[in-house]
Amino acid sequence: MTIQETLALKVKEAFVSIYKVELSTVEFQATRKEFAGDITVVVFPMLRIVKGNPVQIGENLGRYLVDNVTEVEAFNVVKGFLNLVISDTHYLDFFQGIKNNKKYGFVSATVSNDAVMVEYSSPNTNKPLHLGHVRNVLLGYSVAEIIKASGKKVYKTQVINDRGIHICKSMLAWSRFGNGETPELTGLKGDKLVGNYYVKFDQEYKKEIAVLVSEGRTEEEAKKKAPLILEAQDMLRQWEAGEEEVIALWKKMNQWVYDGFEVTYKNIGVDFDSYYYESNTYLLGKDNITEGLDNGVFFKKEDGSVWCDLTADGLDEKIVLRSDGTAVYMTQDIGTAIQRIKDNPDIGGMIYTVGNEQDYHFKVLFLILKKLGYAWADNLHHLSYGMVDLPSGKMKSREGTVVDADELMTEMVTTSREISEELGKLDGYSDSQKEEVYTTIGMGALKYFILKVDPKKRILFDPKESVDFQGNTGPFIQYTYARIQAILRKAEIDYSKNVTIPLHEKEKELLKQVELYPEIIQQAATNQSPALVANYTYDLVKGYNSFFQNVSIFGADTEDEKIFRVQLSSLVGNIIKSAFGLLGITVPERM
RNA sequence: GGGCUCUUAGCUCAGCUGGAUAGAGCACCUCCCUUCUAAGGAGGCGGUCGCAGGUUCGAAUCCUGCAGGGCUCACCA
Repeated sequence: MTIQETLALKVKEAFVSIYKVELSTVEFQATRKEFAGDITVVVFPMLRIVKGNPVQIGENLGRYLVDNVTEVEAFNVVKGFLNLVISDTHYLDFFQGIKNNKKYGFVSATVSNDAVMVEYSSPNTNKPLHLGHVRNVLLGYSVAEIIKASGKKVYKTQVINDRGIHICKSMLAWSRFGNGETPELTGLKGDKLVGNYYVKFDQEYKKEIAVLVSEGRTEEEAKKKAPLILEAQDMLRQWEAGEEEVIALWKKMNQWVYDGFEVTYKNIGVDFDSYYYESNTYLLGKDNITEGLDNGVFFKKEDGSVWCDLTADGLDEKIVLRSDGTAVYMTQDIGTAIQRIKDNPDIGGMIYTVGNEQDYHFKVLFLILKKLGYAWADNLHHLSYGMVDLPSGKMKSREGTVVDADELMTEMVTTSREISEELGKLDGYSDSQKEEVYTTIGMGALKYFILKVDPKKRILFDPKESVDFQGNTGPFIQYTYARIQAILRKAEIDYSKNVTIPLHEKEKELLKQVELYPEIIQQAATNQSPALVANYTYDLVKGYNSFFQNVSIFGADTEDEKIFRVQLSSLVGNIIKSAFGLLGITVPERM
């Protein structure tokens, strides 16, 4: 039981004892620095239950708590705030209970049917991953890790958009304008090679349009009649018909892309438990539509198209099956969701990491699944995030104004290398060891920069200036960790020894922050917010640095003080490592 | 036009279910490296929390309206 839970119980007890009424909740907050005390009970909400002077009520409660709770040493009341001074003994006991627990704050998963599936990335196989994917992948991976830490089983998955007209465009361009280039022959990453041909298609397509327009066609007409687009459409038909040559080309080029993606994922540091390919799932969902028709969830229009009427829920009518009986995007997503539960029956909920331009789509999807009567439909979440904008404006892949994921990562590592070499703290490390540290720092800067921001806000990303190494940044936190490791290397102490010392103000502050960690994980899991973990870690590090500068470790007055301070440093180090692990950020031993 | 969403210091962002004088970093100005890593610490400057109402003991936070930005309203995915 945490100190807050104990206090809440005792405050309620006090209310029964003094005022003979039940109190449903007690509101706490950290005591502001300018007042004496550690934890503050807010008295104002209690005025709804008991009439009276808040100061008087605070005084009564304070006296009761001092008399009945050993941890409460003293109190003072300012306006409606009851400030409680918590004893050193409580913090020392708490510290000794967790100091060597590397999984502090984590809840181990129990066998249950509330596993969560987290989907992220969802790339197309016609172009390389870019900055937008980076935000997506970091968010999804991090949320998956956080939920895992909160005590649930997690399945990480991605849906790969491996079919459709856009895939045919790069396939067509490759066979038409290429000379049989392969990743092996060119040394290009497969996804880059295929992406180049996607761009090539667009260039040639535009030329054809220009020609048609000069011949007097309208722009719109030209777009539909250009030979290349007709050919691409024809290729899609052949693909759907299972035409051997087309399928072989499709398989070959997609494999190039997958190999390229895997390299990028590995460099980012994310992984997946399963893969869903749209070529396998695009026909799913039709049966579910039929069922829904029988149940009256859907209705059929005269032309044979099937719709879901959501006007009663404040939304529109939504098509779920075309008049020719073929599936639309929504149909697929309905089918895929149901399929996933069949594949893993212990799933009790799903999280879709998809950009906020699809807010409406997921609102509708979840509502339809609910209407279809699935119990798990109540636990579907759209982890919606804002676009990543560049100073030059929006990223458009066809116009080449994207920040490529691989290039971005290389650039980050280069920057960290330049800064690190200037500081020259890695003397004695081999070149490969140094490179590893530069990568850790560069990637840490990038990941932290993106994850510390509330997902739903858009990010303006300036590759030149955005990523910093000072202040609220990944490297700043990594730096603190590295410094702690230096202390641990030099300290020769007994980590198991429990010492009792009078706590320094900074030590107490730090322990108060440490106490919050388990709650932060739970909150971050329910809110699906890596930003919460990131900003908590930053606060903890600020607290530690303040301690570090103001409290001497190796020059401590007594051996017990030194032991305690080294142990405390070690614990903070463990929490930094663990919290950064939740963000997918690794931490260096030296930097 | 309808729906959703964002707006907090010059810049980038915190601010949990309403609570004390709205917090950090960057930038700018002062200090602190013969002690554990100065990618650090201590302090200063800087705010009508987009605007206007409302709810109440109390609003950056909740409600309504307005302004500005973004997204979305396809038999595309």
